[in-house]
Amino acid sequence: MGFQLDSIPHFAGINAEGLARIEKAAHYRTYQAGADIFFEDGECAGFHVVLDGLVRIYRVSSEGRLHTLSLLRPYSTFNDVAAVDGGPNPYNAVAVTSAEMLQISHDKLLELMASEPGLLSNYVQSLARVNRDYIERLEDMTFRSIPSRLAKLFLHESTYADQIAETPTALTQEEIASILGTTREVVGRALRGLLNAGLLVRKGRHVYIADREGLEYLAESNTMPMHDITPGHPL
Amino acid sequence: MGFQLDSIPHFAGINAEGLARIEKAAHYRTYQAGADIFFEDGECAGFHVVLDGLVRIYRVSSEGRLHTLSLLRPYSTFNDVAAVDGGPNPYNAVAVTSAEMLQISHDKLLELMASEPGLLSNYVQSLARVNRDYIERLEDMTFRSIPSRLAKLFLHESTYADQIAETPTALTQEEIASILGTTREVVGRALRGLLNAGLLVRKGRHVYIADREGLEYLAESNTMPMHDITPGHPL
DNA sequence: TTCATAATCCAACAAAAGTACCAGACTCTA
DNA sequence: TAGAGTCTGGTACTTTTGTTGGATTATGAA
Repeated sequence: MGFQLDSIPHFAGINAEGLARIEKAAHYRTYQAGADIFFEDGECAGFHVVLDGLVRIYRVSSEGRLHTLSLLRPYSTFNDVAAVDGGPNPYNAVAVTSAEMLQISHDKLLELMASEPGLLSNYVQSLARVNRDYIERLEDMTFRSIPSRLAKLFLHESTYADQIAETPTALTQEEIASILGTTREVVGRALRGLLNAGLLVRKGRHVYIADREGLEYLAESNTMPMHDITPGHPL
Repeated sequence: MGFQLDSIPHFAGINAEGLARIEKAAHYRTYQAGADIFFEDGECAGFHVVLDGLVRIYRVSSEGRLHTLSLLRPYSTFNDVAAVDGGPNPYNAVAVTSAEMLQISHDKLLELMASEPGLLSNYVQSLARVNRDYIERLEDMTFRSIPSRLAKLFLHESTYADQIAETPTALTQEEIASILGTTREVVGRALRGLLNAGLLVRKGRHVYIADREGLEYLAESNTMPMHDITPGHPL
């Protein structure tokens, strides 16, 4: 195995013996690009660790719109919740690129937890962290306009797409839309707005941050920063 | 103490000795109606259990709009997340009515968890449950229109306001608005819409469900059910 | 009862987001 | 290098939500 199990927060501080048990309980799985890993409401798929590749966690609305909850790269974990309570998976997971995974079933996970108290308390901390993220996301959806969410995405990709692989500039508008929970056209509009306001600049095919403070203001307040038009500026 | 500690899921299955330790670690607190319990971003306020009264968990937008995450009555718990990771509180809490609380500090909670593995595993299950709820709420905010969210509120108060005290009909429009993450006027409009569509009926001051299936359809699909206008109906 | 406060109703307007559509530009493969 | 497919830019339109303001109706305390 080309990586250290205990580099994953869930398994931190666990002794060699425990790690060996974990490794024995885990299944190694590979997925082709585009392959489904599991479906929402499907039977509990257990605990997953991304070893290689990119994984999309998402849900789909009744109208067919796709909401990307996160894009995960190594060594993120997912489906912690179902893995621990044994209930149906709370979301869909798909391999965006070809990917390798470690998977531990609900039953084995409970066994491991019973014998490894360290694992249990790591798990609590991890769930708490995920929980905070969801509260944050929830407030973003309730309170923030789309330009504001977009600004936030540029400022810290991580909040929206934890452990994201590419920089935001490399994401397609479609991809951004599915992260922000809206449609491509709206993202395009918002993007133009930020460019016009001088918060972003386009260089060739890519977009860069031009005014970090302006973006922060927008992300905070939901309103475009007033451009103090440096009065009497030469040129 | 006029109630059983182990009627709280977190403390279920813990022996008398453990319960005694928990009771000793807990502080008993009372709040007047309207009194703040703790603030978001404030120093970790620890684990809370509602013993009596009604508690509002909420966040406030930069524009001052209020989002009620939940309304809790006995014997709900809150601030589980901060209590376990010791970080800042993720939301505000206020006593809606006069209320009694049990509170356990972060440090004491960790001590208890170390000595009571049962508590630790209960805690994991509880966090997982809360997590599922947040994912659900997140999708409601991303995908559902306000009439649809309103329909869902009428169908199962519990999803929106877990352990809510009153029936939805007893909530004011202002209160509903803060639960759905919108404004009072919009709720009023949506309410009228549901009345006109015959999904709800008004009897005196209160509103009742008239067409549960219609509400379910609306909650699912985001579109008003077509009223099959019973053709040639006498009268 | 009477007053003050809270809750509601309703209409008109403004702003934001969703939808539809089409034309270019780029990218990859055949 | 031709063509298919994807991505982007942009317009026009619809719907939904947010906002404002004024009038009406409870509710509860004095």
